[in-house]
Amino acid sequence: MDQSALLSAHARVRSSKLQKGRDVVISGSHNDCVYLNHDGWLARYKILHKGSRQIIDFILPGEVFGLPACLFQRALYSVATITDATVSTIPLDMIDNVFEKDPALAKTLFWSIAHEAAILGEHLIDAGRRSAYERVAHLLLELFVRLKRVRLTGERTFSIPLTQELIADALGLTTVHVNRTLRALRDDKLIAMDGRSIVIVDFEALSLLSDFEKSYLSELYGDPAQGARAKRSILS
Amino acid sequence: MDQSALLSAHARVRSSKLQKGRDVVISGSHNDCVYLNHDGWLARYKILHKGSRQIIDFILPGEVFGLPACLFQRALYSVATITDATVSTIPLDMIDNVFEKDPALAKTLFWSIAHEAAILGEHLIDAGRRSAYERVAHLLLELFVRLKRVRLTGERTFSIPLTQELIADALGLTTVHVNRTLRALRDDKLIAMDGRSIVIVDFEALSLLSDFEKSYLSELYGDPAQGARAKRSILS
DNA sequence: CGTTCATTTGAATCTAGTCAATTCAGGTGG
DNA sequence: CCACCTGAATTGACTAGATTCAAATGAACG
Repeated sequence: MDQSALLSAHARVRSSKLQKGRDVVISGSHNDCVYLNHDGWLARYKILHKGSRQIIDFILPGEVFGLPACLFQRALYSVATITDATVSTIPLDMIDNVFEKDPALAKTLFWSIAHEAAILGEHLIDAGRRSAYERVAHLLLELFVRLKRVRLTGERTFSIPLTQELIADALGLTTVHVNRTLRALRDDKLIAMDGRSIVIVDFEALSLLSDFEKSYLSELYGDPAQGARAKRSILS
Repeated sequence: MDQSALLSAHARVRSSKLQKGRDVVISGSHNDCVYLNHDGWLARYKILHKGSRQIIDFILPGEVFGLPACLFQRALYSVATITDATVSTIPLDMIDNVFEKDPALAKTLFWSIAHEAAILGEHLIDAGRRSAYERVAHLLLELFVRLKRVRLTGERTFSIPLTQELIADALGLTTVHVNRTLRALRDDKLIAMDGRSIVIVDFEALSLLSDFEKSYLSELYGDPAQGARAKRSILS
């Protein structure tokens, strides 16, 4: 996401610190702000009538959220903090006028949704056509690559603040089965774990078995963030 | 979708008739056109290495497709016709410039993706947290409502050109199980079927059991198509 | 009328869920 | 410093929903 377009274009930005476990967007209520998550983790989710929860996606440090909620009269999903987080709030009234008045902002919002839709598509494949083993592998790789882009990983290691219950709700599994699956991945020497830090032991094998292709996480055409990344990698 | 913005803004529109079973967008290759589907059904899908297929969504008459594919260097998913279809092709070079040069078109494209992301989210919940019975119910209601908006249904009846295999691939099930599930829905007097035409016998019950809320299919804020629908309903 | 593709049904199997108990880690208060 | 509490992780035994395999029926088409 091109954060500069968001932040600079609008003076009325508020920043605030949030504790973990707080709802930021509430499903069913109206929402007219987008948010920039600086340093925490959040989850976008929905609860069904029988009580089960589906997590639509995780929102990592540096990512924008709350946009889809702005587009509907009532937000379809809730967004809650998983960890403490500092979040900037950007009022976005009259979204309908953004296209005429602020093309740069419009472009940023556009790529933000496009990016999100791509991730959703892959999550749908997770739940629809991958086994538990494949799903967990795929999720770990996705998180690893997304975190790597914002320099929050080691070479092969990273740490996630997710409970097995959160992973289960993101993948359409149960806690118990996620636990067993993680154990299987460890036994097979594809990953290693120590508490909540994870080592990708065999990236190649994990990619193959879970049909992971990171192109859906990047390769966006004309994405302003692309340029930023390109520049960065030239410099470093 | 606001088709007029798409069609009028660009002179170089080609219309063509396609037979069923043809790929229009091919996963992995570059794509720089958006398409307007006039009268057929299409499916956006991906094949995994083990051979299984996940259908991401169906593209109904009047809907736009191929946009997400434009945004990536290589299309993430393929799109194929399920029935014969007439399709308009709209070249979309320099998508990066659209925001400055053609705000109306940009707005249309934006709502198109937003709409699609909302549907994807609901499909994710289908596959992740609904039973087979709930999934099939939910899909039928979704298709019914989407078709109703373009006046392609009766009061409670509609017809779909989908094989049970296509339904299975969209919902993350097997053909056999879709068959049994449809039977169960009939036995429970929630739907009726005659060949490929379907009667929604008990809309209310189906909605409740599958957590169907049609708001994700409409209620878009500032969606140009909203205005069009409103106008239409005033006239009729 | 035979071919092909889709639907339907039965039987056996398996993946993932359910239920329940135990262990573990972090945080609290005495 | 230790007993206690709580939430998360683990593990086992059993169940159930969905898949797999296989075969029969039906419908559309040349």
